[in-house]
Amino acid sequence: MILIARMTDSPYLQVALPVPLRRLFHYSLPDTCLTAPHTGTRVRVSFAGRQLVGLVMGESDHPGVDEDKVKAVDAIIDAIPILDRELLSFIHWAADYYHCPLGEALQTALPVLLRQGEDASFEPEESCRLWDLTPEGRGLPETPLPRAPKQAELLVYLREHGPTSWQTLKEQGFSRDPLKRLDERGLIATADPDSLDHFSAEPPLALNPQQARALEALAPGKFAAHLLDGTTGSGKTEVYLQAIERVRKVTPTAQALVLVPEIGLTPQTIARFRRRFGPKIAVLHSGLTDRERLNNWVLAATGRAQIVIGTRSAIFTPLAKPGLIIVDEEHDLSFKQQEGFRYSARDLASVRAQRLGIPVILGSATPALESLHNARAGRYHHLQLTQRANSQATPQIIVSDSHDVPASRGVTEESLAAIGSHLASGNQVLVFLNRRGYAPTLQCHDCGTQLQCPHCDARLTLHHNPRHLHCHHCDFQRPQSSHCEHCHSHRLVPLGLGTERSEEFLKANFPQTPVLRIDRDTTRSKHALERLMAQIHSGEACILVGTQMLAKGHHFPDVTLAIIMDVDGGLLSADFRGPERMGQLITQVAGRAGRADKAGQVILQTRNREHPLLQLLVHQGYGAFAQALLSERDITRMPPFAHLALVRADAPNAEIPQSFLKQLRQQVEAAALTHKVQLLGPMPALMEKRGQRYRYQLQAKAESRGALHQFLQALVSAIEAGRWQRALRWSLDIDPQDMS
DNA sequence: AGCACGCCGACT
DNA sequence: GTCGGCGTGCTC
Repeated sequence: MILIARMTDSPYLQVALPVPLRRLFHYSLPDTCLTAPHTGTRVRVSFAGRQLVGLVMGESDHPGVDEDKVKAVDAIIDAIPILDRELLSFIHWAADYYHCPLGEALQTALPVLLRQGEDASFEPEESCRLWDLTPEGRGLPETPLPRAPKQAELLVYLREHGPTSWQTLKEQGFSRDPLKRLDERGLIATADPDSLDHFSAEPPLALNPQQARALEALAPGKFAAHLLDGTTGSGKTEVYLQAIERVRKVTPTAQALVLVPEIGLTPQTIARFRRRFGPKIAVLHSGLTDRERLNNWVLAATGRAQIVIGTRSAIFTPLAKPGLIIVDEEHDLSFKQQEGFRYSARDLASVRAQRLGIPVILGSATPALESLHNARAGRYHHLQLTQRANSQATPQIIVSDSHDVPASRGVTEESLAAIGSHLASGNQVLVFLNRRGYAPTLQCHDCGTQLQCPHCDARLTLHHNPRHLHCHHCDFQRPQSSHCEHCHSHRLVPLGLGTERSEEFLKANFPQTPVLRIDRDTTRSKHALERLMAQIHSGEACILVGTQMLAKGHHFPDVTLAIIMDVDGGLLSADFRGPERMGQLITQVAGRAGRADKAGQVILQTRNREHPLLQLLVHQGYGAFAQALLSERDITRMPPFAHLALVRADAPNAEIPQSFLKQLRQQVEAAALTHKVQLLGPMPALMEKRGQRYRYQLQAKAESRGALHQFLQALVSAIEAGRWQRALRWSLDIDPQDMS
């Protein structure tokens, strides 16, 4: 055997580790190792007395620290890098943009099992043969096999989750029996994903001229950002599907990455993609087990998945042959991670597409102001779909004055009458109220004291079923007391209105009609939401009372009346994005009311019926409303006309974050001046005390993104150089979406 | 972040 | 005499 010299003459590896430290660490190669592992390879190393899994980021000649401090790598995990150069440098870019330590960013980007050092098995192991639907199984209706519920459940699971191992199915509570039956009936089979090639694809729908024009604008193989601005029901999904087909026609191996909001990844969505594209789809959402997630990740990385559908973190999926990125409901808040690595998957989608030289489509019926601004500035192609596909009439919007409506009932006379008449015609009614529980608080009739959460600056919400008091901010719970803590009076009255109370009132008024409440409390148990949805889809007349959950994702074909109970909360919110969010909500809810044969109605309950923004939205629609908000943002120099960053700090007492931010501001004042950055604060967060901690923030605003970025670099160095108390927690939020 | 090292109070 | 509280300092 011939000994070859080490291929590299750089003796040190630079390794990124999952620690909140903004630097790489140097390790030497073990003597047994001839060639240095490539960038993107995982290694096992000892670090501060423990074993960590790190990622090789490069080589270097000098360790930058005392050579005797440098340890050798304990083991090289991967034979082949698990992240290719494109993805690695993209994550690097993102970590840099969001000022997040690289090690942490990499950690959020990788599936859990890979973080833990598990084998990145690029071949599905024999032990986990994958079960999947056969073409016959796929051809079954949405609710299959009514006589065999267990088998039906299994079929639906496979439809949603894709090829799954028996191991996982067992974990999900399925037993051997229904699996065997389905196998015998030829509805499912074990298979290697590659062999499931031919199936009968559902044919594409005919496009209307607007859809066709939108599709024409898409040029495969080069970067361009498209804002697909289409009313609910205008057929955005069909454009997505045909856009994918168009890209794959040019490059048959091309993959599409489809990002959807957290609740958008419904069985219906996945089923639709599967019907059109067959089994070669990888799905990545929070409902998967770690093993399923890794399997789907591998399918994407190896190119065996033609389409990858996932929520926020799927933007970091490796793609063998990327061809197109789609972000559905791009305005949705869930694309922004709210802790740790605070990235926006929507914004990163454009960045990744640009780096890859492929098109990106951002779709929404209510685009974010940022996106509309980009479209107006010519950075995005603005593709508009205004025709509803099935020539369904646009719903009628009615503003109803609620200023003298007692909280115990919540709905106005006008709303009540409308509910009655829509139910009488056998239709369904949706009542939207973004507050769960019975009432937002319990108040003493005699002294006016309201029950406060002991840990937060918030009132305790009264719940009736089960009866208790609950803080929705820190999860504190206690039994309902019978008397006032302050004056011991026994006259405690619920104040305000939540979904439970609304449900009670509506049940009392419409005793013949089922009232279904849909909020986090009624959908907590495993299949509760599915059961409720099944009842709704039976089409029987009923009233749906619920929170946010009702407004997103699900489609309710039999709802002809939607009532939004409290429009004012959003319209007059302290967060500058409040009106934008409310406009989006109203438009989205309105889009779900009405059917082909009957125009829907939407009632907006407000105490400010003359509010100019509300009038604008009602009479001229979301486009004009958004335009007005944009002019307002322009005048006040707020996003998207300026760029924001928020330094948040919290600690068990108010002085620590306050003095930290005050000192920090002093330290960076000069840098702010040179970079033309405006500082605001320190100021208390909208809810100053939350979960036993006092929260403060410092806002930085700049007209130029680049200048803000440079300033923040100086700010982060100042924080890192300082010696702050351990009790202090701080974080930096770039392009914050939620100012609280 | 997590884990060592270090220096003061109540237990066998 | 020791076990263990958590303050502070460092991690290739």
